Amino acid sequence: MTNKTIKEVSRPVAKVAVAKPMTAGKRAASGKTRRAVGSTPTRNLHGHVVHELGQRIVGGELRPGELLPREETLAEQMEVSRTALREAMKVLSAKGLVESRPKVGTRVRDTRFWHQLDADVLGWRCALMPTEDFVRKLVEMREVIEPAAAAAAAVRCSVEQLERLDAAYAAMDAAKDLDAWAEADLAFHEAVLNATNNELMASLFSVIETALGTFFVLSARTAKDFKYSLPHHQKVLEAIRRRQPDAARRAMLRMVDDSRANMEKRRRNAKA
Amino acid sequence: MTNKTIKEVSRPVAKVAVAKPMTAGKRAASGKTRRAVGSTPTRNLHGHVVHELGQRIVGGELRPGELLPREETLAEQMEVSRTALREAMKVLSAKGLVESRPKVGTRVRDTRFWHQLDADVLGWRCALMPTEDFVRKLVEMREVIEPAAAAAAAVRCSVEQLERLDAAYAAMDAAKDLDAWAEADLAFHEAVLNATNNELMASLFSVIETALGTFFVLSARTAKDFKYSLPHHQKVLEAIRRRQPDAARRAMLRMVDDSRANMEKRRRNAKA
DNA sequence: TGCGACCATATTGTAGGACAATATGCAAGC
DNA sequence: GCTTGCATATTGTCCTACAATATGGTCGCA
Repeated sequence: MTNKTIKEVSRPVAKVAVAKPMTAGKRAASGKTRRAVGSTPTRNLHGHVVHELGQRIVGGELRPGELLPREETLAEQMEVSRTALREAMKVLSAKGLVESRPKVGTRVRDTRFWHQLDADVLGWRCALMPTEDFVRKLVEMREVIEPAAAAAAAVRCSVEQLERLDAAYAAMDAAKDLDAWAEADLAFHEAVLNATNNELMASLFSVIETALGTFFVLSARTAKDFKYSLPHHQKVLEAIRRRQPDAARRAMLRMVDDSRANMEKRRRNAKA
Repeated sequence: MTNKTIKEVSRPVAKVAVAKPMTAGKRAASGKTRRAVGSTPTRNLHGHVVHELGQRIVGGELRPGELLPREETLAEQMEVSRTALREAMKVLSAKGLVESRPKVGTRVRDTRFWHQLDADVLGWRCALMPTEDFVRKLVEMREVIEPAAAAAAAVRCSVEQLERLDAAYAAMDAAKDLDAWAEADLAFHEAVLNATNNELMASLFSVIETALGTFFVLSARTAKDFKYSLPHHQKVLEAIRRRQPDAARRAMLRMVDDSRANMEKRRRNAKA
């Protein structure tokens, strides 16, 4: 049978290369090394399929309401077995992106059903260049979440959690390049969320992470003064240490607003 | 030791025949009619497995770090094929609850990796009686999210969105029993989140829904004055209509705080 | 002619068996 | 004692077959 030969040859190829037969030559493995918190490591085959289809859906190539090809042909196009495809579909379904029903097929769900806070979904939205509108929404989330988290942390954080905050701050202070600073910055904001002792709050880190990551990307060119927000962080840290929730809230709000203003200025410059 | 419990609880119905594995037709109608936003309808077989295992993990029966039986035996215990079990595993994995690796097996992940904002995970946490601590966290989330959402809605909501708010309020006003009121109440709070025009904010409805649902359960016995918070809702609605973000924020905060106080009082009464 | 019931059919859902890939832990060799 | 390599257990992937299900058209009936 031709099936056999096809299978034997195509298997190793599909893993490494991007030689998709008919699908638009989408770059699957974009150079992104940074991984979001709960994101799929894309090590497995079906992980790749999840990534590929998820990105196409969130990216708008596959529109809500659209009916996907049936599993058999879609599996052929992706060069995986129907089994692997179905496992990927279950994941996408769990993220609210698609809905499968017997006889009718699998269709892309309306955006209001998408799990927008899912780390993968957030990541896919930033796959290319995030839209101005999306950045605005991310910042709005930060303005809501982080000041409240800082206040809660000031009230309830433990000694260990304060130590982690200290460590993150020290790492930011000691950072020699943008990469090191970005890592420490993320750790700091994660530590604040964790210090609330509310795991629901902490789960919003996926949003913060995406927002900060976007900010780093947008501000990559002016990397010389990347430490400009260190004083803001210090104020937050000190307020938490002194158990002053209101001061912590205000300091954090100033930090977020400052970062937003900075980004907007930068965007205007880029346009001009 | 866990093996035994896994087997006995699972799918009591499907024990009938060995030759006809497909006896899982009914058993879908568990008293719950209301379904959470993105929750799995549990119509499929693997949906059942997801529900079953997810509940056991979140419920603490299967502890973080614990190694699950290998797929083949687990599939036997659940009386499904390995295929179906694996599809369920992929979903649980997407929710951050488990992690599978070749040769080592599938183990329950630490709680910090769980997607706590996932509608299913939230639901499973409330499967029995939610702990006092969990209720506290839910209320804290409401205090952070809803006032901010109300303020944003006052700034940006469209005419259609305001109409939906009006409709929800009217339905609350007209509600004759607790069920009707609960439904309208949910619709109101969802409308507020949608009126922010920020889908990230709107995705937090799963949390609000869980919090309100818990509140309804806890306050079921004093159902006579279930409309006591109508004036609060009216104030929020009017503030949004008049485009007064600060007033909307304050009104919403009062509503949440009032509902918390109410619940705490009730809890004290129940204890005494 | 209008309408409801029924059946053909296309698609997903489930099962089961086979083999490949992978990481662990032990054993052998230096 | 340390490293290296192999045996092995478990997940990962593929394949095939069939059952369940919902759609849409067709047939029967009033």
